[in-house]
Amino acid sequence: MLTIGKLGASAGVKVPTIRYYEQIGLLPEAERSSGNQRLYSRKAMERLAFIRHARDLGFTLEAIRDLLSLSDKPDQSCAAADAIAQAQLAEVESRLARLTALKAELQRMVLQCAGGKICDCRVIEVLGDHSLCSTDHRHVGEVVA
Amino acid sequence: MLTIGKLGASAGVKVPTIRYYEQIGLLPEAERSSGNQRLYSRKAMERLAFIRHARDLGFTLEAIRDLLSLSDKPDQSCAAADAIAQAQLAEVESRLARLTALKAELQRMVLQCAGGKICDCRVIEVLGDHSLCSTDHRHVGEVVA
DNA sequence: ACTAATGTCTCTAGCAACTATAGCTTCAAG
DNA sequence: CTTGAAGCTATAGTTGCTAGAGACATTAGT
Repeated sequence: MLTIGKLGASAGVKVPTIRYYEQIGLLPEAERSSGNQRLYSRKAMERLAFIRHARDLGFTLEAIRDLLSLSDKPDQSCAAADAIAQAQLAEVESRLARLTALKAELQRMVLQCAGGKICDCRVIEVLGDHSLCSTDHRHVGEVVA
Repeated sequence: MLTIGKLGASAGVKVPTIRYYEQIGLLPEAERSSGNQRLYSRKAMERLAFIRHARDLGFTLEAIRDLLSLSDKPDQSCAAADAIAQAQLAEVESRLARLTALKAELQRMVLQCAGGKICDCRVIEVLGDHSLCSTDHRHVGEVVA
């Protein structure tokens, strides 16, 4: 059995994050030692590693909650899990497209800055006037940030 | 002079967001009508459009705050504005690289799903075992999301 | 056995950048 | 003149944590 600190170290998750996951019901309530400290089994570690890995891949905690409950029912079809992964892939692809457009616009902006005074600065000017842009990147930043 | 609703419509910003920007000091306190409603000049509209555009490009409100204060001082060097834009470009490029790695991993995962039962599902399996991954995408999702 | 240094506990509050709700007042159109 | 839309304030919620305070537990060194 591992203490919360060891568990966190071995899964690469910070201690408060583990407690947070327990609080929101993503991890089951841990056993406690005689001194009221949390103790974790290997199974708990695997579950945490799963969460960690899915977070690394950009899945939301809600999606992970669904994936976990699916992984607890090995006999069901994996269509649902596949759908979640496909949705995540689509999300990532959409962000990629948006970010690529942003990158082009930012590059244009930065390249045009001749290093003079603010009043001549293309960075400021472009920000103030969307029509100076080459691509249509409206409503993009919020999705990307 | 525009009401807050007209201003929002013309700049593509929701009304509560405008009030929020005022609250955090990104927009100056608006004039008020006799009935205590906010009224905006064209100048305010330009400022809001600037903010909107910078948000679209992914700048944080803090960066925008800096850019706005720079744009109010037309005689200074634009080095600072350029630096902010360059930093944003670097951030976008870094996110692009991470997202590209994520996309590859997700594609691999989804492609391997043969559509059977959960217990055979590669999606679930890969999530549970990082060593099945081809790329090193650790600590990536959090930055991208 | 004692002490000091960690580690852990609970609880609360904070971060970005909004969004939503409630309950009220004001304005514009018919 | 009335009604419905738009505006007002204030508060709380969202996501996924992170930071802090103050108290108890455990472990390492002497």
